[in-house]
Amino acid sequence: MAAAPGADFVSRVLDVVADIPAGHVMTYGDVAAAIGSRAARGVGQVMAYYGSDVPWWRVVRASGHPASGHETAALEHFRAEATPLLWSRGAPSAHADGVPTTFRVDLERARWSPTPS
DNA sequence: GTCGTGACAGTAG
DNA sequence: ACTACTGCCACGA
Repeated sequence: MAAAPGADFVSRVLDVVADIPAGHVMTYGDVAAAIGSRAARGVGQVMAYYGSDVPWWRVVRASGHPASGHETAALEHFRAEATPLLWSRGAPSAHADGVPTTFRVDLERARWSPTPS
């Protein structure tokens, strides 16, 4: 079960994020909705404090962009996990001219939903 | 019980 | 593609 009654908002968020398999991602709003809340920002707060113990890079914004300030870190993980990415330049190899942070996760393919068990 | 803050979401220009 | 504004919810002081 992904949401034990009595568990704090934090515990539920961590549980849902920990259930995201490699190569897939969830938006903050989706994680909040998965626990029965709309606290997309609340999820971000939890990640900032407790995200150290969960695959935070698998949690992205509604637009497909990773957490602010952690784009490069998330990119390293996405490449390692074979996560489908979309680039505004078409070639992810191009990085020597300015490190294109204009990439986004292909939510159409990578979006994941927690199984109700 | 009120205020400020934040790894957000959605719309508008 | 970008910034700006508003709305939402949860938490700490």
